[in-house]
Amino acid sequence: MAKGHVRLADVAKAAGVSQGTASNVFGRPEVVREEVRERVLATARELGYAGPDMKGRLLRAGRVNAIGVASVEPLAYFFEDPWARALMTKIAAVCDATGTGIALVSAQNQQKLAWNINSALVDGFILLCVEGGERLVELTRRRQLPFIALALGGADTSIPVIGIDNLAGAAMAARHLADLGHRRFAVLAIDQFGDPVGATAPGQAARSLKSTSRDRLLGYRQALEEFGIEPASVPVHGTRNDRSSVDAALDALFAMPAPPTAILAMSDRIALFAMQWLAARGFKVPGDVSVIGFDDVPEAATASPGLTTIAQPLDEIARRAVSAILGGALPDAQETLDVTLVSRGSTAPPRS
Amino acid sequence: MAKGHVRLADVAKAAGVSQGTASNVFGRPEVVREEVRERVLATARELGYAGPDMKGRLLRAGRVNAIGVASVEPLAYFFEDPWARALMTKIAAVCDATGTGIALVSAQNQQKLAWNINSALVDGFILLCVEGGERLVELTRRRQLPFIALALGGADTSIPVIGIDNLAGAAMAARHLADLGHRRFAVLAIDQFGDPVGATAPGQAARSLKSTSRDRLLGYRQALEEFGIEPASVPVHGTRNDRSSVDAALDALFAMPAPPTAILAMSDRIALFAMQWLAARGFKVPGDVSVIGFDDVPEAATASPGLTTIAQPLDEIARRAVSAILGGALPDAQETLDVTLVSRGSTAPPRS
DNA sequence: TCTCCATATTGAATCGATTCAACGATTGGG
DNA sequence: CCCAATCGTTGAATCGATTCAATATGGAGA
Repeated sequence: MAKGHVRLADVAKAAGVSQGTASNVFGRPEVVREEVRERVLATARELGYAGPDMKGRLLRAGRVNAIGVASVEPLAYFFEDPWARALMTKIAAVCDATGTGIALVSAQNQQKLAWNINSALVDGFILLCVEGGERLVELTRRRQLPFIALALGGADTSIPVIGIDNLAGAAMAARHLADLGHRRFAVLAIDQFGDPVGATAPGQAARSLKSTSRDRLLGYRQALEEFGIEPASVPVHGTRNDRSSVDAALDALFAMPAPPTAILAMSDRIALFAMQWLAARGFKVPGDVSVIGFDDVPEAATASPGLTTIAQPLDEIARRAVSAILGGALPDAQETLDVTLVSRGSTAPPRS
Repeated sequence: MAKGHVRLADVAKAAGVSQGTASNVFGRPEVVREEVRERVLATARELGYAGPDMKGRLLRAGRVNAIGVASVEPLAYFFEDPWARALMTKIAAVCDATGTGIALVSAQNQQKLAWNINSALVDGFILLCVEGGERLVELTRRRQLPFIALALGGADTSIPVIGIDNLAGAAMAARHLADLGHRRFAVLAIDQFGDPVGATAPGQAARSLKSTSRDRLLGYRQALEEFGIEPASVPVHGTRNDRSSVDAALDALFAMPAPPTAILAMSDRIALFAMQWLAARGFKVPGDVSVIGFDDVPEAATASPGLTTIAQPLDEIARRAVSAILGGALPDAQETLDVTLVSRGSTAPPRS
């Protein structure tokens, strides 16, 4: 007690019972006689015992009851990026329901990342935005805890992944617009990892580092070809998923002689920036230009007009990811979930 | 090793060194001879040892290197509410810099809350939105870890709190509008905890449960009185900080014979909803109606027009809160930080 | 050759709890 | 009145690492 810190053993001794009994008083009250229980609790209160310390308990139990969500982006990413937020909201809901804690893991530099991954007190990891983050996967694997990657499209099939069918989703988006009658398209791509921002040569884009981007682009092209539209005739502009690069892309696009009537954006974030750019320039959406996004983040529904987009089954993704970690039942291979088209106000037939 | 789990002790035995040395190989490599170090590392690799397990390490070390952020709201709150997000972003940045982890703590019901608070593996807690959450404070205090409450205005001075000067901030907001020439005001209040939503009698509002709301209201009134405006003449509408209740309040306000020319919103969220309502009804902001918010969330800057608001020093709040927990140097009493007026496009002199 | 010192390694204690086989006390039945 | 079953309690082992006083080793200086 001189330690300033009261341990279970102190309480046990003071109450004149064994440590085992004291432990039972807190962990399995029903097994100890009421009289003794009362006495121990009274002693505990008297001594100012704060209850069993998790550090000891967990060492014994082996499980922490928390999952780590890791990303190569800075920690703030979890609270700023719409997709990450939407996903975290769902994950949070699942965790809430199962009484599981969430620990956020990230780092500014590679060295700290390693340390943070290794020192996180969790039962497993969910990895976000893992493209180009081979190192994150590698570090996590070394930790030898269950983990599952989200939105990874890498070739390494030894990594458990829950992904979505980017190709089919993108095709769905393009087909939707082509069905409406559009023939002049432009693609606003996501390219975060060093690919040149700006107009991209057809061949180059297909070699994009990020398989998410690549698949979506392939999907767009595949669907457009069904309508006889040459891939080479569809300009693809890389963006950094931020306002300035989207603005730059649109500046270039609408300086062309025959600007597009339909914009295929690889993320809702890009699509929303694009809609703002268009509104500021006096273009009507969907009257002059139709815009379709990807992800279906909450903002897509509240924007005006509402953004037509491809919805990811975030609920399902979150549920599967969390239960995979908690249940230890990692999917054998890569799981791919289906996406759906959500039609809102941002798409319509082109001005005839 | 039959356990399927390799421990440090196993590695030590296999490498033919003492456990102490093996521990040093990982924790303080410089202290062990290179030759031995190599051998131990090789053995570790061979056995598939994943590195020192945090559970053991932390038991010994006593500190977890993570802080818990707790709230009575559901977990999703951290990712949805603009103020919470803005704050979390700052906290995340501070934690990033110091290599500290973040654990989110919340719960659907009181019972789970207790369990989650008690079982969170953290060195201390930051409590969010603690008004009305006496139970959260009580639970946290029982845990006997350092904690600090944010945005609490309760009377209990034994609770360490970092707060802001709501009264001065509100006064600043009202004075700003009055200086511009406005004389017809309305207040959109935050009242989440059971206070009647809708028009509020003057006396009743002052008795609001939430001291944040109360102080802001007091501040508004105090400043307006300096300009000879009767508190009783300023309608106060409670809202639930969501769109529908804000819409309802505005419906009522603008059905009055002489609607306000200036709106004092107790949060940016409310203010932004109000601006959307006004835009939808054809009112020009700031031409017809001026709007001022409170908090200065990121959205305030990107809205159009930009929202004039009272900025909380979130950086400072986050920095102090985190270092208070980590350094164990809790402020003696309640700390109150100053706020500043950020003038953007949503306020202007009234139409003459 | 012997002493002294610096450096590397060992072994045991420790952190704070849980668990479980074994033991002691009651109670009911025969 | 004895035996068995029941229930509560004990004591020691365990979880996986870190730490530190004590010891072993090797080299330099006298």
